[in-house]
Order: sequence, then C-alpha cells, then structure tokens
Amino acid sequence: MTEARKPGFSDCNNATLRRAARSLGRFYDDALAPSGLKSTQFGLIFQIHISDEPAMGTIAEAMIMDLSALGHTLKPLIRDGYVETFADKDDRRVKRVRLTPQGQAKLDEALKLWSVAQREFEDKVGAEQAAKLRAALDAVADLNLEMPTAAPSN
Amino acid sequence: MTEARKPGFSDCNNATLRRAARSLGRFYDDALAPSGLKSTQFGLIFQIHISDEPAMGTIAEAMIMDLSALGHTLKPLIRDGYVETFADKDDRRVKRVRLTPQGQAKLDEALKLWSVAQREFEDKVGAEQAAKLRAALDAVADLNLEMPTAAPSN
DNA sequence: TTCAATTAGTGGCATATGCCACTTTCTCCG
DNA sequence: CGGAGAAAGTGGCATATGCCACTAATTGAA
Repeated sequence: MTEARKPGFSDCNNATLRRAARSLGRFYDDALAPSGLKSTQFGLIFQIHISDEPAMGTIAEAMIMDLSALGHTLKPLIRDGYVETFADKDDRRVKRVRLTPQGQAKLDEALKLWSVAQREFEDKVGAEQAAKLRAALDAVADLNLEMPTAAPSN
Repeated sequence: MTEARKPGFSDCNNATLRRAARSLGRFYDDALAPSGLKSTQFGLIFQIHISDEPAMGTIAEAMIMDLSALGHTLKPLIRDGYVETFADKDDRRVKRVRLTPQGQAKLDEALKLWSVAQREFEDKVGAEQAAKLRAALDAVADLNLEMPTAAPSN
C-alpha cells in the first residue's frame, strides 16, 4: 500500500477531477476571454449549435447537468442576446433553444480562440492521450452511478 | 475524420472534463449527503486535515484554487464550526487554518460515507483504471498551462 | 370526460469559483 | 530609517450548479 506517499493523500477520484477541472477551466477561460465568453458558456453555446433547436431537458441530459442549473446558466446568454427560447409547437411545456445570429457570430469568434487553447493543450499532452482522456471521462460521466438508495426492491 | 460521429461533437477537453465532474460530483454528493457535507467541502476539509495548519495560500496552491474562492468556500465551514483560522505567529498577513474537534469528528463521519462511494466507483471502473485516470488528471492539473500572453519579450 | 400521476420548467436559496480592487503587512533598497 | 513594491487576504460582483417546492401542461385510466 505504498504508505510512502502522503498518508492517504487525496485518492478521491472526485477531488482529483475537480482540481483538474479548475485548472483546465482557467486555461480555457483565459483563452476565451477576448470573446467575453466563459468556457462554460462556450460549451453550452456549442452544444446548442450542434443540436437542432433542442429542448432544455435534452440539453441538460446531454450535458449531464441539472435542468434548473441549465436554466440559470442560460440567462446571461439570453440577456446578452446570444440565445433565444421558444415554446414547442406540440407540447407547450417544452421550451426549445436556439442561437441568435449574434450567438452564431459569437460562436464563430470564440471557436477561433478555443482552437488555439485546444491545440496548445493537445500539443502538451499529445492528441492521442487527450483523446484517451476524453474517452475515459465520457465513460465515467456515463457510468450512471447511483448510491445504493436502499430500495431496489421497488 | 470520421464524420460518422456527431458533427464535431464536443472534442473540447474542458467541456468533457466539466461534464464528468458534474456527473461524478453528484454521485459523491449523494453519498456524503447524510453527513451534511458537499463533496467539495469534504475535499477541502480533508486537505486541511492532511496538512499541518496550512496557510490559506498553501491550500489554494495545493488545490489549484483561487485564493479568494478558497476564502469564500471556507466561510460556511467556519460558520458551522468545522474549521477555524488564526494568524501566523511570524507573519501577520498569513492566516492559518485548522479543523476544530467538531471538524475532525465530521471528517471521520464523512470518511465512512466517502469510502462507500469511492469503493463503488472503483468497483465499476476498476481500481487500476481509476488510479490511471487520477494520474492523468493530476498531470493535466499540473501542466501549468498558459496562453501565450503575447510578451515573453519581457 | 375527469382527475390523479407524470413531465418540463421556474424561482428561491445555498455553495463553488473566479477576477478585480483594496487594505494590511512585510521586505528591501537607497 | 522611510518609502516603493511585493505578498496574503478580504469583499464585492458575476457566473456555475444543485436541490427543493411549485406551476403549467400532458397523459392515462376509470
């Protein structure tokens, strides 16, 4: 058990993941700063872009994000005119989302900045390593973990 | 370039990392819920625990976290009596942090819950894979990435 | 058709994180 | 010694995320 290391230093998968997320997040944030978008907003806008007028729930699911959190995160983007929402034709409970022309333009602008950061990162860790890491992270994200909430008896 | 996949689906290392972080975070949060601690607070308390009355800057650096963010995150823990701070003897600018007895007790309590989640996770992905993933994440976190801020000319 | 259950979002509240502008202490050099 | 500049935190402001309690709209079954 290699007690040679710090006594039980953070072997916590979650803590390690968050730490890396803070680090990488700042890097991408810096890169995107000139566009005025945070890396999180860029990610969200991109997700909307590659979807076809997705419903909020659809986005939330794809991003493994709480629906209400998505709603909150969307607000500044709507306020700034990058995104707009509209009710679904067939189900008025459903709210769909799309980019405005300004949003499209901003995305194009941000993509250039993003690609610089992305390239820089992949130069450092290697494109293959990066791809493997992303695959591993996707696998983790899609694990559908659940604490044994007592009753599977249901 | 395998246009077979979603048209340029998120290859963004940052987006992928955040997505996984949200997913895993919720899992650990659920597991720790009975203790009343969030996984982030657990991580912070643990970090304090394994350090020797660390200065705030020391913790921030170890966790790759903004100093002010650390200050903010510490507040609820201080308010709830798990953590206390005190000025460094030799440098009054430095504020050191330590767990209170209640904080120690809470950590012990949370550790039991944490280990369940940790085990569950490692059962699913395999201990080795998990260790490799953590290593990769630590490597990423410690990359010390920086956008080419124009002037190395300085 | 009518009402209970389900589904999709919203709003409020709390924590997580960052950046920036300050304030307080130290350090160090002239 | 005294003031310029660095170092460590604090506070304010803004976004990121979650949970919970609700509301509105739909669906399903009696």
